Amino acid sequence: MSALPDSTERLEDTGYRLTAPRRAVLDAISGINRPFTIEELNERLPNIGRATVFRTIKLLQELEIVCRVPLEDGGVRYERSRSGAHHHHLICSPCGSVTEFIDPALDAAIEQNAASAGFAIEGHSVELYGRCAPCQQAAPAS
Amino acid sequence: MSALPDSTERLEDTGYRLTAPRRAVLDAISGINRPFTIEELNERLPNIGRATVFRTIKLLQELEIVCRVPLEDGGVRYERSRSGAHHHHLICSPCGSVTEFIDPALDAAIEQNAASAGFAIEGHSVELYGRCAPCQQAAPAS
DNA sequence: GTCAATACTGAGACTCGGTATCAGGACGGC
DNA sequence: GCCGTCCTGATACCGAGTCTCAGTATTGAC
Repeated sequence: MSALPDSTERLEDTGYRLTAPRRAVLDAISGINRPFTIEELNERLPNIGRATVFRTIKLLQELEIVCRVPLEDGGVRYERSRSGAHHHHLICSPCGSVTEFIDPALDAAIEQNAASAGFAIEGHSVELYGRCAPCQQAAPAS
Repeated sequence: MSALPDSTERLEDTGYRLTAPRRAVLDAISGINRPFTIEELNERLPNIGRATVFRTIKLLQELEIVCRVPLEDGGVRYERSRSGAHHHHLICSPCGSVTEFIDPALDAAIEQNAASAGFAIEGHSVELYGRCAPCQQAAPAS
């Protein structure tokens, strides 16, 4: 898979230029099938400046092409957003895999909590940490 | 309010020494009624080493006396934990205030999502961002 | 086609939050 | 009082991310 066709469109449609470095970052992202750090991306793209990689990822986050995944230990990974829209994460501590999920009931419960506190909600983040099914099979009891 | 009596007990009960620097950090925390950064704490405690402040806050996090509050922009604040137990946060972007809340229904919804994905959940974090009631009154429409 | 305005880039310095190291000091048990 | 352990402060270090700035690419106008 190369450079996510609709991502490149989304870039141009929003008035940003589709430059060679940006295309290279998109290509690299589409070639990684797990959450990555900026440093990993940098290693894969030795000809592109670190600042440019950071800038591009920030841009892709705004366009919801990439999403930021906060880890339990305070670290951060990034991931190509599959659903695009608002979603939550299941983060596996042993293997680092990230699964997106959407749950309107969960969102409703969140809205309701905010409302009953008189809080005008503008955004929220929900991250679940634990072990994915394959990791549980690999090491059943902890 | 000085040095949170039950906090000092909790420290000693778990085998940690209640030293002068630790007491000073606890005192400082009890004197701040809003989320704080380590740097703020450092300014209030010029006689205590930066590393010691970090170490003490880390310790207090483990004892659930203090909790880490991740902000929307990726920054971090710390806050004296009121409920002690597991809870979530309502974080006001304009004023920075943090309100804790507990909602078993929300936790249940989270558990259920994890279960249906075959995910063994070990922890989760839920942060709501928006504007608290006083901030809404101060600037009604955004 | 070329020109000017603007967007983008890369290098590198810098900031900020946090950790590691290490020598010295304070406790606590005996 | 002595010894082992825990704790401390100074300082160096680290990783993630931002800022700056001069140079380059792209685009739109003519």
